[in-house]
Amino acid sequence: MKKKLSIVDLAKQLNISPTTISFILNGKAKEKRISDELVKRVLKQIEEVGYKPNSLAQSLRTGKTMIIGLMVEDIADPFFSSIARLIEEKAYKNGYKIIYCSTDNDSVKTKDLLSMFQDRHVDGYIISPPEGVEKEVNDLIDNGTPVILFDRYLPDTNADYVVVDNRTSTYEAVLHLINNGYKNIAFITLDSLQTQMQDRLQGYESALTQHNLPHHLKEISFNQDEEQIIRHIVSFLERKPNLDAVFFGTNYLCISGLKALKKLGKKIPEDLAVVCFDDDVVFELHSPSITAIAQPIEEMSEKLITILLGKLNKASKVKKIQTDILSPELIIRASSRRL
Amino acid sequence: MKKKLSIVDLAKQLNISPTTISFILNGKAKEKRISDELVKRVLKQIEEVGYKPNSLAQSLRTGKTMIIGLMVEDIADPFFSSIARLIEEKAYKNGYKIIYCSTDNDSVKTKDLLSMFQDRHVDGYIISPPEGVEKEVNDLIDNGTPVILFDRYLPDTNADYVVVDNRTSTYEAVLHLINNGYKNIAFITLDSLQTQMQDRLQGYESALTQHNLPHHLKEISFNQDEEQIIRHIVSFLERKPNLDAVFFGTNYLCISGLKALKKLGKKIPEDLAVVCFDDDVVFELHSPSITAIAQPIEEMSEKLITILLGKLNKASKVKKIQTDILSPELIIRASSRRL
DNA sequence: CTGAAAGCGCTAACAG
DNA sequence: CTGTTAGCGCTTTCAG
Repeated sequence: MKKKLSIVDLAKQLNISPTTISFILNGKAKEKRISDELVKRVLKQIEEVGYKPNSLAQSLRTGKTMIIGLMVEDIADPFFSSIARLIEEKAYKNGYKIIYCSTDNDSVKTKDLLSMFQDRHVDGYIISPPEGVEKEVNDLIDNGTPVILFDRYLPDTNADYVVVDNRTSTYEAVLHLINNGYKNIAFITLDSLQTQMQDRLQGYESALTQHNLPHHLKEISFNQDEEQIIRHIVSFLERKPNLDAVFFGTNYLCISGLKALKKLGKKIPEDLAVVCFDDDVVFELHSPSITAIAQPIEEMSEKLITILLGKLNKASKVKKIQTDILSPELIIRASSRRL
Repeated sequence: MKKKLSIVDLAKQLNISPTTISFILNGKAKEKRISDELVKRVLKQIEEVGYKPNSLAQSLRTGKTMIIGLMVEDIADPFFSSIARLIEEKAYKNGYKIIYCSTDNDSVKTKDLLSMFQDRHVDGYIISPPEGVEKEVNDLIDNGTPVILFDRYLPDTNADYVVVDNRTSTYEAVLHLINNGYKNIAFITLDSLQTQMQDRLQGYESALTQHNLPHHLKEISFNQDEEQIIRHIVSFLERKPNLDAVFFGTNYLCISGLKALKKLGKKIPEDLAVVCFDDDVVFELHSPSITAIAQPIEEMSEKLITILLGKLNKASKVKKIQTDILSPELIIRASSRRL
């Protein structure tokens, strides 16, 4: 276990002061008018002995950790893990590391996690927040820590956010069903007040209302295992034999829904058309393939990291909330075509 | 931006020394025989003013960061993101946080990432390693940092590992095909020397050899986008019209394979039976459902974190390498049944 | 141009 | 039982 050498060791080797090395390392060589020759000598020695500054000491001193806290609903969900992948890439490219966690949409757990991240002096946050953490998020922001929300946002908060236009995209997907002659369209969604779910619900309702069609809403509560969800969907579909289409509010509801339909022996789209919010390879490969609203994941991550890095670099006192509302794409597949 | 208070501030408030507080906080109250009354008073004050020790300073002082580095091939892959989810849960429960990254199976990138993680003084590592980082891993271990490998291991390394029995499980899956009357079984795999892929290949080959059946091997190189992979698979299948079954070495190869089969208009299992290593909801929902070898993800994560925490707690000089070889489960579905 | 020295907040040996 | 003190390794002001 060889001892890591410090800036002092290095200074001794070179017979100069640690200060000078620090200046050189922090790009202040010019500013402090350190001779090119010395700079070269120092750099060479650093290379040779493989000196690496201790980032913990740096962080303690400067208050910056170069770590971003990424809090998602569930890192195992393909939507979130894809985002995590892209964010990671861009963050590392800029010298930032990522600490992640899954919130389970649980506000108590999330508060706990937020506090742990704060302990670690995370420089900035990217969060898909549950409801109920408004105060904590605002405290963070008041404290000068950048927080960017995504997927959903917290209205009573000063945090920037990047989301998609849930309302319009849902509206258009339902319109697509209506245009294909479907008249009894169900919406199976989460029993959630989060903005994205509320917006999807509104999109659904306004499309139906506009066309004088009946509403068929099924709200499923979040904390259930898949078996239970399937059972709820089965029972709902059995109670509503006149349905001819169903719109699922999230990808995993749709997956459970497809299992439910399989169980019931329903043919898609003959018995029931299917559309889903969020795309996934499952829907592409399914027979028949499932129409889905695909979120622009790449663009979303790009915006997230750009906004965050922007805030991180400038000690920008720009108080204006940045919001980005992206447009998802409706990918029409076999499950929603009238035969 | 309110100033966070330090242990010294707290000491002043209470008119005692920081040492005493430190002792109390680190569970040495009894050992140092500090009066219960004082302890209570200190704890109360801490609660009241919301004092939190600065973990950066703690880390700088103690050398422990309570951070685990998780390096996977690709955090967006469902296998790895599920593992990440479970590891996260268990780690947080034990006070550890997780920094993650995706290696892309790129040894250069991985070395870089390892070095960044070292900079941050990560306490221990969980890695699904690419080939070519043996030296770095051994250095870490020699340095006293616990490293646990999973999914695959590095033979020339002293790292512990948790893997599944790839050879036997593949052997048995191929046997299952043979017992169902399939005679021309292809193996579509990665052009990789990683242990798990080599073991799967061996399992395939020994089953065929034992039954005097012809080998049909297609190795696909790692760094390609999905389109290319599909094209390679299509061309392979076209060149081999006599195949009656195909075994895919990884989940995403199988997904690409299913797309290829769709393109070719092949019926499963009538034209071609399909079996895949790694399970996924896609395979369960596919029509027909796809037979797959499911890895015990829960058990795997449990072992990983248990071994790591064990090493982290004891300054155990136990030099013996711990290895865990778990048994995956063959889930027989419609895609491999002879009609 | 370069160096001395003061911390960042915490821990732990040592001394009462 | 409790306090003093010396760092952990780095940055940065201030003085040459």
